[in-house]
Amino acid sequence: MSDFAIEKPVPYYEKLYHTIKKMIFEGKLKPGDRIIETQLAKDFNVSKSPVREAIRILEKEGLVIVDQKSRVMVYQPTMKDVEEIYFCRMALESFAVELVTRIATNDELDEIEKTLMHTEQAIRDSQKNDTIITLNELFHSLIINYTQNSRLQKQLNDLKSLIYFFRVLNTQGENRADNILNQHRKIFECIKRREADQASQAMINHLKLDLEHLTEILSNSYEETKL
Amino acid sequence: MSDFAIEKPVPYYEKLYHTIKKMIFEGKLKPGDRIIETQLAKDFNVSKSPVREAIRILEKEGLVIVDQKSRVMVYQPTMKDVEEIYFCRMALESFAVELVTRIATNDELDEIEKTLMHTEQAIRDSQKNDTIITLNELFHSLIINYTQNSRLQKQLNDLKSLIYFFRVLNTQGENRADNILNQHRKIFECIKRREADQASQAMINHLKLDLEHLTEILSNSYEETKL
DNA sequence: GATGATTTGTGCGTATGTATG
DNA sequence: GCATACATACGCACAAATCAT
Repeated sequence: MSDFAIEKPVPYYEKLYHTIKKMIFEGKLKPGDRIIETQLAKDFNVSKSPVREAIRILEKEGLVIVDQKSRVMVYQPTMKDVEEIYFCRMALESFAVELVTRIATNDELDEIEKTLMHTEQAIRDSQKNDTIITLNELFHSLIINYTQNSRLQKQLNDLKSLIYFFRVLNTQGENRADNILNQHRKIFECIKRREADQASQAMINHLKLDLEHLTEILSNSYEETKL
Repeated sequence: MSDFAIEKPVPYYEKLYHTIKKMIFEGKLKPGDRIIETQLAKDFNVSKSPVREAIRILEKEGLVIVDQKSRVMVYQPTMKDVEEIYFCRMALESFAVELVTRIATNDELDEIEKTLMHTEQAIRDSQKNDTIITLNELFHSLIINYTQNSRLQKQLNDLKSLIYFFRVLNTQGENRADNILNQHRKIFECIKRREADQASQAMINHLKLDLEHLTEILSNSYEETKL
C-alpha cells in the first residue's frame, strides 16, 4: 500500500476561508457584523492578502456581502432571501428524491431507514436538539448523495449555508421534532414503494411546511432580528 | 431626474474578474489553458494581488480550477460534469416553469410568444446562428426571470457559464434550430393553457433532448476534445 | 540523473486614497 | 479641516516547482 498522499500545504487564504466560515456558523461573527480585514489579519498573524482572497470566496458564496463603500459584512438573509432559497431547495431536492426513488439500491434504502429509526430513538430519549438536527440533516444528505451528482451536492450545501443560523429555530415549537420525523417518514415510504412522483411531492410539501414554520417564527421575532 | 448615481469606482479585482471571464467566453483562454497570474498582472499593468482575488472568485464559480500544485487552469468540463449540470438545470428550470405557469401575467406570456415568433422569423430568414442562439437563450431567461427569484437566476447563470463553450455545438445538426423551436413551442403552449405539470414535463423533455444531442456530438468529436 | 537558472505561486510591509468622526 | 480607520493596490522577498544544461 504505497499510498504516499502528497500532503499539499494548505495556503493561508484557504485556511482563512474555512476559519471565517466556521466563525460565522458558530456565531462568533453574527449576521450584519462587520468584517475588518486589517483586524482579521492581525488576529491570525497573517498579512491582508490571504484575508482578502478568503473574503472574495466568501463573497461569491454569499456568506459575506460588500456594501457600496467596500465594507465587508456578514450576510443577513431577508425573508425574501429565505423564500428564494427554499424555492431552490424544493426544485433541487424534489428532483433529487425523484431520481433516487428510481435508482437507489436496497442497501441505500436501509441506510435511510436506519437514520429515521435513530431519529425516533433520539426523540424518545429526549436527546439534545443538536443530535436531532444532525439526524434530520443526514436524512436530506443521504438522498442528495445517492443521486451521485456532486454539483447538486455543492449547490445545496451552499444554499443551506446561507440559512444556517435558522436550523435551530426550525426545530422550535410544539412537537416540532415529531412532525418533521413524520414528514421524513412519508417521503421515505414513497421512496421505498418506488413511487417517484409521490416522493417528489412529499419532499415539496415537507419543505413548504418547513418554510411556513420558519416564516412564522421569524415574523414573531421580527423586532429582534430586523428581517 | 436627480438621479445622482454614486459612481463607485470598480476595483481592479472586479474588473479583472469580468475581463478574465470574458476572455474565457470569447475563447481567448481555452479550456485546459493555464492561467499565469504573473503574466496577467503584466498584461493588464496591475500587481498580482487583484489578479489573485479575481482568480479566487472564478475558482469558486468553477470557471477555473486549481490543481494539486496550485496551478490555475481554465475549467474543462467532463461528460459527467455536463450531465450533472443538465440534471441541475432540469430540476431548477422545470420547477421554474411550473411556477411561472401559475403566476405569469398575460403580458409576460405575450413576451414569451413574441420571442418564439422572432425565432421563427430568424430561422426563416436564415439569420446567422448567433442570433438564433441568443433568442433561444432569451426564451429560457424570460421564464426564469418571471419567477422573480434572483437566487434561481444566479444559480442558473453560473451553471450555464460552465458549459458556455457548447452553446454553439448544441445548435449543430440537421434541422436542429427547428427542433428546438418546436420544443420551446410545446413548453409555451402548456404555459399558455396554464397546465403546470405538463409545462414542467415539457421542459424536462426539452433539456433531456438537448443533453442527448450534446452527448452525441461530443462523443463524436471525442478525439479532439478529450472529454 | 544532478544542478543551477527561471518561472510561478505565496505572503508580507508599505503607500495611497477615501470615508468617518 | 484634521486625525483615524480602513480598503485598495503595489513591489519585494521567499519557496517550490520546472526547465535546461
